[in-house]
Amino acid sequence: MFLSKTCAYAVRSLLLVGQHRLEEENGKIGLRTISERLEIPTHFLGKILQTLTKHGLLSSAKGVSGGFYMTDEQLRNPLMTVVKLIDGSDVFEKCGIGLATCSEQRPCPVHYAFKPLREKMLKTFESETIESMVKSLNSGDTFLVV
Amino acid sequence: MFLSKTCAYAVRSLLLVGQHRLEEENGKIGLRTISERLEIPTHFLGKILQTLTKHGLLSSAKGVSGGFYMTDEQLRNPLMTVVKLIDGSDVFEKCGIGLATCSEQRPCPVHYAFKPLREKMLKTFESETIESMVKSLNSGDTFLVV
DNA sequence: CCAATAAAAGACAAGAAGGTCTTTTATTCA
DNA sequence: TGAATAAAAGACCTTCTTGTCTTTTATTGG
Repeated sequence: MFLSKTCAYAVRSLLLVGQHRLEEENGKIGLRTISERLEIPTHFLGKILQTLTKHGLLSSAKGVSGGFYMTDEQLRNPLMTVVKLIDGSDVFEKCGIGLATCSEQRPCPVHYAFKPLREKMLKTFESETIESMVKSLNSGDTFLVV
Repeated sequence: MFLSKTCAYAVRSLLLVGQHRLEEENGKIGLRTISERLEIPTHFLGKILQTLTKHGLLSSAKGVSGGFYMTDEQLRNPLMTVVKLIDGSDVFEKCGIGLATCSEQRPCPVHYAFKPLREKMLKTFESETIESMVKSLNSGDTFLVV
């Protein structure tokens, strides 16, 4: 995968919460439910969702009838935002074979081959949003759970 | 990076050995020299080169005037062979968000967005060979060391 | 207003990746 | 032929990612 396990968990969770929102207005969904539906270790997922919430990609409410939910604005976040938050920007910026000196002026042997790949990746990650993916889920074109 | 640190070390080493071969016919290069020129921890690199040698991507000779070298055939290996050996094929095959059930018939929400990315990656990794990259090094178009 | 609920937070443990050090094996050439 | 050389091999350590468990804090509805 391009993404770490943690990041994949984050994306899947945002998709599930996003999907839940479009189903029932203002409906919140709890940590346990998410972890069970997505088969992700509960407590580990807790931390990930904490991170997402702390950085504004997800909303949460404590206490009775609390849980996680997303605003319209949050639904419009591109995949990029999640990846940069969880995995960082190394995959988009760092030299493909780890050379500190690699640059446009002094490219490494994989530089030019990797460049279009990176650009395509960047474009994809910026154009795909939680919302666009949730729509493909709701239209039955794609699937998140069994 | 798409590649693990270990894999990047492997690629850089193959490039250096390949370059060395084109410079002086049948010239071998020692582990210590490689690790110093590429600034890679010596003993760690030793294991990586062992793996490459054991799987036929690199040749070695023990004893006095021994070292690592590459045959013409080895020079023609594509990047793909190295990546598959060291990192495995997950990046080319596994679902982008880690769904075991994801397939062409039952795609996940990132499936179609990632597909062209993967295909481009595959093509790139298969067409770039050690030899083609060594040539770009020798022509001064790209750089491996400071 | 308090008991139940659910997220936040923190400590800790397992596993994988990356890195170090020492010993063994094979080779050469003086 | 044996001393020097260099890769192979193995034991071990460190760091990072992933995963588990417990305690704390905030909220709400009866």
